Amino acid sequence: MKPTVHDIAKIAGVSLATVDRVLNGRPGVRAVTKGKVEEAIASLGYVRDLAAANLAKSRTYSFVFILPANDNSFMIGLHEEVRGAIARSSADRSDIRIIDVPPFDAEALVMALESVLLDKPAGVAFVALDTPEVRAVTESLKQAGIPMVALVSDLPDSARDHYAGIDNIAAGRTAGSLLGRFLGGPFARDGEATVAVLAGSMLVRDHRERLEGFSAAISEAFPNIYILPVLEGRDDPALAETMISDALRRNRDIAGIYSLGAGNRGMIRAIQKAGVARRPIVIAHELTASTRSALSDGVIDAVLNQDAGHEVRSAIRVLKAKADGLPVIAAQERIRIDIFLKDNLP
Amino acid sequence: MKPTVHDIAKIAGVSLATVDRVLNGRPGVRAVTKGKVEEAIASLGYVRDLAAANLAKSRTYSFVFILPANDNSFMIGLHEEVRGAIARSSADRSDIRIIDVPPFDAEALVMALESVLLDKPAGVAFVALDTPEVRAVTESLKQAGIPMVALVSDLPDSARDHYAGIDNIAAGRTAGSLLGRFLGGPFARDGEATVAVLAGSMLVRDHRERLEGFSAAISEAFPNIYILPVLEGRDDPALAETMISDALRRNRDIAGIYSLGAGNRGMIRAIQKAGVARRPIVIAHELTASTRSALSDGVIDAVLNQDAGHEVRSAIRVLKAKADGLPVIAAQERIRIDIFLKDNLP
DNA sequence: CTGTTAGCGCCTTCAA
DNA sequence: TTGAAGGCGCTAACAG
Repeated sequence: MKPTVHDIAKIAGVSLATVDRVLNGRPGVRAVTKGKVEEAIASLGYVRDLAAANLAKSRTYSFVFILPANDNSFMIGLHEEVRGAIARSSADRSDIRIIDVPPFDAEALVMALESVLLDKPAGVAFVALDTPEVRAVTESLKQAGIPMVALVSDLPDSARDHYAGIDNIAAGRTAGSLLGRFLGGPFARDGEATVAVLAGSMLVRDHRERLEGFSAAISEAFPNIYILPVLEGRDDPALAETMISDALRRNRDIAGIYSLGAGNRGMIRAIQKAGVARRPIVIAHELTASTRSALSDGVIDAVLNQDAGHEVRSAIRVLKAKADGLPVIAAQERIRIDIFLKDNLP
Repeated sequence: MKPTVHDIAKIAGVSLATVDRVLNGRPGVRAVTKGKVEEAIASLGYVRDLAAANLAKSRTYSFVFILPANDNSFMIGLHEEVRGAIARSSADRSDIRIIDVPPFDAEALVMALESVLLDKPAGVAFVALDTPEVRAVTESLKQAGIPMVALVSDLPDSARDHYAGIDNIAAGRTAGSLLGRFLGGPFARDGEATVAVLAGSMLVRDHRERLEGFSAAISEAFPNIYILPVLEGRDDPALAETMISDALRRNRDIAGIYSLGAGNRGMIRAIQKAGVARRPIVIAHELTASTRSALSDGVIDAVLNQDAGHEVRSAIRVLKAKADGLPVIAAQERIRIDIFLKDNLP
């Protein structure tokens, strides 16, 4: 039988209340009694039953997710995943609330975080924007003892407790390697090629990092591949379409495209309409309805994906663990860079 | 406040015991009273608190994992993951036991499963071998109401409740696509090449399926790639080394190798020693110490991996859900085919 | 058939 | 500074 508080009380020769006080570090216990209790705990190898404790406290973990009200498929999917978690939340004694903020609006994010500060929930997850103001509120939340996880976009070297998202530099490098190899590899004629990069905005950290990784991998392993100046399509399908169309028209020997942001719908249309003799090799991010069908149709060659469902579930697990002061299983919380070819679509 | 059994009892005008009886489908309740209770439950939107129920029952889920006592890195890792789960098991009211069986020994597996039948644990996970005898025991376990999950290797169209492992046909296809493209792709000179396949044994379902997927993908998309007869290295490093060395010596224009089983250590050595002019493109399975370093060193070009930790945690979650008659989150339990290049090593 | 009562392991008043 | 008693939501005897 696993030891319980009763066993501790018996061995230490004190009452349950006293045991509870030392277990929870509450005041009002003489040092000697505390010592006796701690000794009993250690000798028994006692571990508290969290479920029972939560029942007694009728505790529910309240978490808030601050999400940008973006309308691209990925963010919509992220919202859905959080809503899914909300639907399941009663089962795991948690109560999750979503705060929507305008996308790319640091001020709004700061305000949302400040409102959270008053709420004092058991934890917050938010899609970070990297500005000094955001970092500042983060400090206040830390002071208030509210666990924080950065979701999808990180805020490194800040007070956040955890990052639930992919390594974007690695993602960019992976895209570079794949593109380089798909363009010819060691058995190709010469390895010379021109590639275009479509980003959302260079103001966003993920996009910057992906580009950085991509460029590095290309220049290290494929010195004969030339990368055109980055196109910033603001994750807007219409704009992306125009930009890619123009690029393909102006530069008829574009052999590859790396789309590292959202708005792939437009890029796909542009390629389909371009009617170039030799279709470029295309690598894009995020598996959505449009990238999925483009992959099946052979318009896109590979999709790098982050699993929004995993990110959300991971964020919740981590917040709960932090709230309870428990360790997390690191491997379980590492968000993978999924690579999809048309052969391994889920 | 979430409704409780007390609320139901009050509204239905019965006692707690009666509520409990209908909640748990126990006999001894008149149809009319049962109706009243069910009505109250529905009207309140009651959902039972599993944690409280388990506390009251002082229930612990007992699970057993039947694992082959194989000595390749993957199986050793799988063992470790289960042991890790055991270490954490007190926290989630579960009690996990490992039964080791000799590898590839259907009879031993059947005996282990039969012993489980007597134990009547809350669930079993086992690395399946596809024989009629194994299928038969599976039926008995089903009769006994013991949830089963097939781990790593599936037993399709059987009584097992779930499969925690990758889609091996898709894995083979993915390997084929990658190898084909890495060998040249559309920009290559001609696309003609000879590739070797190293398997463990064609008697094992996963290996057969991987080969099937691989061959299909190659013949569909790369008709000029010729696949040499499969080498069966029995997942044995020494044997694998000999076979690959011989193959490379006999056939000096092997341009690619797909190693779909274990024993990669030997294959890697063979390639390193071969000293061929142009190193072949190599795709292997399972990220282990040796494949990892071979990937870093450029001896292997891509590794397809199944996350043993994920498989074990998933198996436990699914078994618990089945034991409680609860649904699982399908997306969370889908085991991905991880693709690692040297750029996205974890 | 139905109800009463006493827990599961822990926490929280309220007294002493 | 300590302890006794009651309760969290549910289940399991044991009586009626």
